[in-house]
Amino acid sequence: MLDIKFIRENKEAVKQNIANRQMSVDIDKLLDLDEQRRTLLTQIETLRAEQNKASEDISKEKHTEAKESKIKKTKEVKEKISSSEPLLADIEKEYEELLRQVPNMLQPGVPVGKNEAENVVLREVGDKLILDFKIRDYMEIAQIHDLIDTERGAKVSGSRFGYLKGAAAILEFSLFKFAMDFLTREGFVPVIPPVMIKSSAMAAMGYIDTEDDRQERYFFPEDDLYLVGTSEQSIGPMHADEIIGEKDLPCRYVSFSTCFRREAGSYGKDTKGILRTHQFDKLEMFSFCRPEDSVKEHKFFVSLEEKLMQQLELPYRVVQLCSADFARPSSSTIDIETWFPGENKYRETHSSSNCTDFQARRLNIRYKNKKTGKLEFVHMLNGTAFSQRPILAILENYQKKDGSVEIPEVLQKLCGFKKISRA
RNA sequence: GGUGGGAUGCCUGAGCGGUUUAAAGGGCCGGUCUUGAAAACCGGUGUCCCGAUUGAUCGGGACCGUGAGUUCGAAUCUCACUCCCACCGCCA
Repeated sequence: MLDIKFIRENKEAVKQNIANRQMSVDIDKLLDLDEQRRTLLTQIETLRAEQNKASEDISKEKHTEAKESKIKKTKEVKEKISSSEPLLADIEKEYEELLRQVPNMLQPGVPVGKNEAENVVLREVGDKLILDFKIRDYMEIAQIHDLIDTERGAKVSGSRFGYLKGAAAILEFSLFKFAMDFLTREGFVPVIPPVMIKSSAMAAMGYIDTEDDRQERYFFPEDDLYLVGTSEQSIGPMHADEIIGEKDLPCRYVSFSTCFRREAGSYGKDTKGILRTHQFDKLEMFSFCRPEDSVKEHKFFVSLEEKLMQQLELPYRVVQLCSADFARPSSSTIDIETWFPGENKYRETHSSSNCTDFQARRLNIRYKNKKTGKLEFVHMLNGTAFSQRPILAILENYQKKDGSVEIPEVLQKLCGFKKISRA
């Protein structure tokens, strides 16, 4: 959520920002509602001041008759207040609904574009394998070693579910353990969070503000609980309504969770395999930091992601997403796409966003600025350490002519084997 | 799931219709004293919203778990909900 004062003072910039993000929110209407709201609020508060004074006066009045007449008069003021209140409530409801839909301001330097085709590749790192045999995709390799079972996944749970088995299951634990250790050394606090969160928490994180948002989430109405799409949604609200000490910033977490997504808008996309499923595991980095540090922190996150990728020796490229291609809470998002030789394509495996104070404002997470002595909202960032997708990338990039798969060196010890080959 | 108790400021804790601008103690910050520290003493100690001057200011409103209600007036009374604690039941 943006600060309404900011919107009032930067009307044109906010409008341009919405246009750049290929969204539509009626800012003129929002400001009109804001105006109405403030006028009415002032009226009601003036009446309430009058009422408070009158009540005090009544408490001092000794004569019964005089008291009665004063009470009668005060009743009239009360009526006036209670007739205006529902109107204010209506205006506020509409106002808030609209305000919530305004996306975060873009960070300077974010390329303006109409769709993902206008994303900007910042750099490519690592050598793509040159293989002298017919390259298999990860599903073909999985079939050889019985690593992924989507047929039974469909039987038990429906489409876009799968079983990760055997060496692939071991590989997942090893991958996460490897990244967890690496990030713990960097000062991240390891967390295993709840994967079900209250609707208030989900709303504050900015992921159910529009109908499209809500369609993407799994929701249990009887319990008023949402399944998280990423543990970011569970870690952010952890410090809601708290004041974090400036000395404790940046406050960094590395969090493991299963993620649940309905994939509502992706019918027909990646239907084969488990690149896009309703349920997957992910290790996520999260940071609460001082506003002046968030740009630096964002770069730090990307640098950590790259270090992890380089240790796995997977070829990848770093992509700065253009204005139209990332979520409302983010001010800038940088993805890492890993090379999948079986598809002859880069595929998104990591995503890192600087959400500035957009989520902190609604979650009410602040810190005391020593210099100004004032309470200010923290900035919040999230980024992928690893998800399950890199496992698939390992299968494709480390495949051998005979169909076996070498294990990246850094994972060999953790896995307990160096190669996946036919038993 | 059942029964009982509870939720008040940074913390402990009093208040159970109008001298509450929320007692008292502790903590914290500032000051006096001191070579320095401690002790003692004095003063201060929230957040959010609206408006005016827009400087560190002033006026008004809201906030005692959350939401409704009763009343001229609610921390205080009524109802619902949430959470916490204890015991019982069940359980990885």
